[in-house]
Amino acid sequence: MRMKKTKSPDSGATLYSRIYAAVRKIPKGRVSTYGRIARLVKAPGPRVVGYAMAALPEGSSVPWQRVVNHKGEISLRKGGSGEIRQRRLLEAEGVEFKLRGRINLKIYGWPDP
DNA sequence: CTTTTGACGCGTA
DNA sequence: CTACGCGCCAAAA
Repeated sequence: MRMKKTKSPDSGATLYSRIYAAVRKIPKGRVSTYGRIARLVKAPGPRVVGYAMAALPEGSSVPWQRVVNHKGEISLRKGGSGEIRQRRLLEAEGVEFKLRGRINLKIYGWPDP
């Protein structure tokens, strides 16, 4: 990790750390969106959240799978087979998928109201 | 050092 | 519902 000194001094935690922490807070059987987390951690942009997820290694303690885009569907690079893997994990948690692999954020969206 | 791309969100048409 | 554009920042080339 690069300890780069950005002009935004955080309260000790780095931006990525906050993102990971927020994702960890997502309850089981729920999903959140990049923008939602971006605001929770005060990220400058939702892209940074997605980028942080992409940088996550497998086996990380971060349930990045619970993070979906504002459309309610799984987003990952190139729409490869990873999408299927994610979906399977979410279904195992109790998340129900609509057609086209979309999730009803109205129900599974987090945080609630 | 510069340029391009990217697990995005949202307003507006 | 789709389509287009803008904004935001970081990492890779």
